[in-house]
Amino acid sequence: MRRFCHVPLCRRVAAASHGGHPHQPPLPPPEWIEPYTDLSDPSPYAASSASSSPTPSPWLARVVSLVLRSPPATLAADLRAFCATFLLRLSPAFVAAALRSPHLLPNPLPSLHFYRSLPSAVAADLLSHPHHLVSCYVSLLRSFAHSSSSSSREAAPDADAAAAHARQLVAELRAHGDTALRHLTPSSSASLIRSLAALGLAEELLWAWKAMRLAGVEPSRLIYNCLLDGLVNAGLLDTAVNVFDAMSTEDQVRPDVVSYNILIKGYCRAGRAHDAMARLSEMQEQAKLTPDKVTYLTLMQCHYSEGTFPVCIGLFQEMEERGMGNDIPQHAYVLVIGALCKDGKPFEGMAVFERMLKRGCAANAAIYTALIDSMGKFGREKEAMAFFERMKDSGLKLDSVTYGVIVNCLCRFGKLDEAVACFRSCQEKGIAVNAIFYTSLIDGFGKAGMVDQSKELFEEMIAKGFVPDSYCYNVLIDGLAKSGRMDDACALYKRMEDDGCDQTVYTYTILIDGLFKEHKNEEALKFWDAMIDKGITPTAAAFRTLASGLCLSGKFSRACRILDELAPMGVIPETAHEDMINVLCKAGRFKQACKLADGIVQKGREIPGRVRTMMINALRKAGNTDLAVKLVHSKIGIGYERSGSIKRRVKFQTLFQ
DNA sequence: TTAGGGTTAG
Repeated sequence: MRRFCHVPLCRRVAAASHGGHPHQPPLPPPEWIEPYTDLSDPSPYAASSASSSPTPSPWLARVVSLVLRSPPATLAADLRAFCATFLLRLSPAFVAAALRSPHLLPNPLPSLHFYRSLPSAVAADLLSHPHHLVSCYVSLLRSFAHSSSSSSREAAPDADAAAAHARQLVAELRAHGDTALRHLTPSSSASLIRSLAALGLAEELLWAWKAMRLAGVEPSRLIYNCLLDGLVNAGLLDTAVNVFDAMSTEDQVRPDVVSYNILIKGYCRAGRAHDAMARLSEMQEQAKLTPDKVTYLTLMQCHYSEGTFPVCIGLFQEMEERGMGNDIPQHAYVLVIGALCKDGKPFEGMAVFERMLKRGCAANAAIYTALIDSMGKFGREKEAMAFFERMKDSGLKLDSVTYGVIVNCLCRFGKLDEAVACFRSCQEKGIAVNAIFYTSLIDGFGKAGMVDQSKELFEEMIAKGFVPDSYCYNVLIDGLAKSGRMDDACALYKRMEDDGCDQTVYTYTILIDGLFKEHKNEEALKFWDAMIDKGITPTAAAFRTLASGLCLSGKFSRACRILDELAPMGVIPETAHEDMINVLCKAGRFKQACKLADGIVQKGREIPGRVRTMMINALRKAGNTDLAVKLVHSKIGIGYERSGSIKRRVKFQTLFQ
């Protein structure tokens, strides 16, 4: 028969302090200690309600504190000594309760050491009490999951180490077999699945799901959602969709807003923004659920990262229209203002900013920085600097990103002395400058034609240990090219290669532009070919540069040939045809532009109506209103003429007849 | 239980 330890803590502590006395009578055998004081507490003043949680034994706190205090190397010995001193034996329920304690939860490694350091007798007792054994493992896994999800603590293992420990624990738990796992309860299965989901252990997660079903636990919607989240976080989107579909067939666990939010997150992470948006409609129209701030924030973040700013902005407007105004999280403002700024609408961004303040939501450095940057790009020097002053007044901390934007703005406004002064003062103030600061300055001096200063800054940057990236090389190459120093520019192109920095479509565009301006057409074409050979996809701007250079030097058909070569490679810059027509019109070569337009239509590369609109716009842009008007009032491009019995489309070249 | 910043080039 087990004997439980009911001796009050104070008396046992007093007894222990006299241990070792030569005349002390022989000690009684150790007594089991249980985690909670007996329900038949003799004190009439103890919490009496049957539903209240049991009073923890004072030993619980002492053991937990010992676990947290002892170094791993001595924990086993310290535990033995502790039990010997107080004549205690830890019961399986006690061990399980200690591991469940809120003090051990944030400390997975001490918890694990505790479990590993249990005296062999205690470990053996646990084996014969599978309910407590399972509870120990569930608590340990919860602790590792907690440490990997909460912000990094010094004592906590990193995410990989936590996952490795967790994998080992699951392996041990599995080794105990199905008999032990039958003791999984609804709450312990929920905890297990949540932990494994948070740790991103997909295989273990699916095993736990099966173990739970084996134990006869009916999954709740919460458990389903945890499983969904774990699958999505592990990148198993297809499996998650299957689970989601399975939920949809059961009334009890029909997907709720959280289920939809998790699935939407999955699509967003897989780069399937379109499917994510389809689920947004589905949840409203079929499931009759109302999207919440998490739904909107997930989708806004997705579209912001993908650069589909108008959709991001539209989602925000939907939030406002739904009257969620007072519950819009700050991060939604960061995203919508950022999107408006990047979409070239800084003043609309400003309006949202004021609305945000009115609603009582505070601004942060990201919002100010995005607005300042956008005002600068829009050439609104006064507004940008006034907003910077406002940011300073707001008391927000100015960090290197904000200063990076300020230096960039000053460079853009041609205030190079002020830009350098700001940059140097950052260095003095201990604000970490980086390659971006240098890139802005190099660009600023290059654009001002002071390319020697650019080169000096470039060398200073390297001397300070910053590695120039392609952005940085490109602005310097651009500066050199704009100053007509093509030899230096080409030398830097070589240096990029030697330094292991990849040339980009920008690098080639800058060089091609510079070489055409120097009338070195063949060299420019060589760079174009080198770019194609490297597998770099030309952008619309790159092709425009090439076409412009060729057309202006009278090599109109060469440009057309290159455009035709791009087609079989599957690369046709979207606006290539438009760009070519524009370039030719701008150069006054309207007849050639019309010939090209006919060729494009004949080859079925464009819709005739669209080409016609392009021509009209290009003529207007080039200042040739007469021809534009003539084209508007003609059937050219879209109409047909009879030539005998055959109907023929009216050609663009008839404009000149 | 679900979401979470801003800066550099033709």
